[in-house]
Amino acid sequence: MPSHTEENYLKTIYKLAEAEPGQDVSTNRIAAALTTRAASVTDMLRRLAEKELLRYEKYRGVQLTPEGRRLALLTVRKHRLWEVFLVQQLGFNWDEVHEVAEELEHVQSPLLMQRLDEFLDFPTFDPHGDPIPAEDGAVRRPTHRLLADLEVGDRGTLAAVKDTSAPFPQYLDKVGLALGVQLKVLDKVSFDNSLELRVNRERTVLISAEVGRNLFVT
Amino acid sequence: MPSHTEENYLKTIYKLAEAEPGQDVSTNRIAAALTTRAASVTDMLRRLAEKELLRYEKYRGVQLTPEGRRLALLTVRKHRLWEVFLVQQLGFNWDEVHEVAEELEHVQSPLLMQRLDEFLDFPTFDPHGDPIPAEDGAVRRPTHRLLADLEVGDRGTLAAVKDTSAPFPQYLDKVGLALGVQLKVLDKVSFDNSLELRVNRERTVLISAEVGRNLFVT
DNA sequence: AAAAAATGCCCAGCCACACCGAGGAAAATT
DNA sequence: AATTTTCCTCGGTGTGGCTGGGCATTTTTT
Ligand SMILES: [Mn+2]
Ligand SMILES: [Mn+2]
Ligand SMILES: [Mn+2]
Ligand SMILES: [Mn+2]
Repeated sequence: MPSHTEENYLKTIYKLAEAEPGQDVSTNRIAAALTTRAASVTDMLRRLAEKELLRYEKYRGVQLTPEGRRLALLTVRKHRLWEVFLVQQLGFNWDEVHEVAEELEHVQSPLLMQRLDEFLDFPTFDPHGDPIPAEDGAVRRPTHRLLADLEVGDRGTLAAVKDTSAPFPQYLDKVGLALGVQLKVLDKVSFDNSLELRVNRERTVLISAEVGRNLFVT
Repeated sequence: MPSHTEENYLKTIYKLAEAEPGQDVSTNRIAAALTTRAASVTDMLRRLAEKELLRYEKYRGVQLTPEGRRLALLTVRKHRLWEVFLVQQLGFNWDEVHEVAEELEHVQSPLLMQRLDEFLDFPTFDPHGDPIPAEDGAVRRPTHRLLADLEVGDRGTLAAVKDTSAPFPQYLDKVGLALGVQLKVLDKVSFDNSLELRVNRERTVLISAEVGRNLFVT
């Protein structure tokens, strides 16, 4: 059984590797992501390599083994299934669930997750629009595009959010954006790439390029 | 935040104190309940006393402080609420839930437990018939009587089980007993106090005095 | 009251986990 | 080749939890 901390490391490494498939996952990036020091990371990497959960060539970054990848995906799966439960069943807001899921994801019980999955009717995306890995580790690559990449006249449905730290979802609420709304790009201001959007054919919203780079549409 | 182990100790001490209100909770009883050694218990008792979660007079046993009691009851509450969830919502058998609840009880989120409580419609007893402490720590004393204490001719409804370790509930299933069945004592064999019961006015079951001492009826 | 038995404390130590600063080695950049 | 950046190594800290063996205390027996 991996410890909570080990699972958190594996998950973080998986996500960093995923985010930029080319680059190798470096000690400092992991340290930054987990707000700890490089020395602590090196330490943990040695232990995880010892347990064969990753390959660690010094100065060369790190790569999950199949088993390490399996554990990382399992943790992500649990995290996201719990998030769905919290939002759909317990009425949490989508910006309140992360912390709690961060704890629930460490509960060890395959049967529990199987039953929860069934109870939720086998969801494939979490409340933030992120895909829920299947039990066998398969991840449905969402067909999302960055909102910032759309051209004037393009339409789409808001499907996922990149930055899920609390302030951002709150900002979205405030400007009247939520997952599932229909969007059409009315204008793209050339000098700063900010976007003028029609929302649900009703309202108009202006967002910065920065925001556009944190939203996905289908 | 108390650690998992600390919470388990507090819970165990609370239950031992509850079980026999007169006697003091001794080091060895705690050690036995947690399958660890007396020396380890002494160690933990010192630490819990340090944190003011219990009073510890050496050679004199141990007593929870109000704060320690609060934490113990909170843990019991969480444990039992999760058990209700597992059985009622996820379709677990009542003899499968204990292990998982033993982990879930350590998740720290008052909001979560509040929402879960509401979601379950404020249950007051868990699937084993044990009372769920209220948020303020109030415990409804169940009006149960020991099945073994009934007289010939008495009737009741099976309401709770004392020994919830796996084999016992499985035995109950096998002989056709479950929480909620109607019972009538047909006969009480005087030489070994075994009981002949009518179940739901249909079947007849013979149980030992030992079993009778592990079942509660209302 | 004394002796014997049971109980429980104390000590010293062990191990796992997680973290860190400082300094020097390696790699990337110029 | 020199400089800057990255990151590994080393030694060390603190916490949490567990243990065996010896001794102290309490309880029971006589
Ligand atoms: Mn976590
Ligand atoms: Mn999420
Ligand atoms: Mn527990
Ligand atoms: Mn129970």
